[in-house]
Amino acid sequence: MTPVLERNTRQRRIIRAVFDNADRPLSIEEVLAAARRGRNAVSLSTVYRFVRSLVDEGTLSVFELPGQGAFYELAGKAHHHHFSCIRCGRVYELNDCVSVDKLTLPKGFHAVSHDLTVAGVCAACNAGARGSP
Amino acid sequence: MTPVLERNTRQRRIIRAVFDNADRPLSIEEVLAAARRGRNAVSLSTVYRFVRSLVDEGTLSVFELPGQGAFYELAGKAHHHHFSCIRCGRVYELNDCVSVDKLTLPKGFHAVSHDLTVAGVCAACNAGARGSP
DNA sequence: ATAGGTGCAAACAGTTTGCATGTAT
DNA sequence: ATACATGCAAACTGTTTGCACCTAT
Repeated sequence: MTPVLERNTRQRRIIRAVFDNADRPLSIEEVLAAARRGRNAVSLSTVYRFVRSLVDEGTLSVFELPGQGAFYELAGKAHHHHFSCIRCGRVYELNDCVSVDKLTLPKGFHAVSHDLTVAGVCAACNAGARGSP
Repeated sequence: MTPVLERNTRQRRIIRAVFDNADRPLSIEEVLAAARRGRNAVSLSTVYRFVRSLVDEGTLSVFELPGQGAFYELAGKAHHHHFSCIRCGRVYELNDCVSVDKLTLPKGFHAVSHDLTVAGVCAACNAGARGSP
């Protein structure tokens, strides 16, 4: 059941802040890790639960990357796609939406949406020799 | 360890036949279901194991669809993308590869590969009123 | 005071693995 | 005869859920 009144708890403040400060989509583990930095952290189930409710209320949007699970970002942005760094695992937004519309589907098929993910090496990994996130 | 000599068992014949007769990529569950039709079926772990070894030896290729897990198809085809039917859940190949190359990446980013999935309603579902696979 | 939220541990689904048994060679 | 494959059940991973306790309102 959706609560009548939402509460502003320490954990929720932390999680909201994580997304407000993020410049890229985050996985649950990344949210958890970012939250942990503030000491007196947040439990894994709370992250799952609150992130899900933010998605349900429309504050966040989710997408899944092939083999990498779900990522979350602030909702309301224009249609865009994602870049996944094969070196550090971070995911970034691409503001360019290639017009995939010209794609020809077999007869009788009707497209509703499309998802594009580009994989490669991100700027940070290309520059520094630093390997992990 | 990779065996010195591979054996031609009943189960392996069945699983190979499933892929030879398939006209679209299959999930593990679909392979299992197709194999079951032949009575005296194949166990789930055998499907996982043998499919994996077919991938390792290069006979099959795998890809993962966002939120739908892994799909397997005969390897060696030209670069292509996939269509996922939101009604029946079946996945199809698209032979058309949109030139995504023109996509502009942020400075310092380097693309290695891209994945495109189109979701929509397939011909079978558009035609008949039949709902499931 | 009380509805709502949190944390833990148990439950789950999907996938992998160890081991005793079965079988193609 | 023996190495290899199978099936089952147990282990694992990622995610969800039930419940007793805690806390913002």
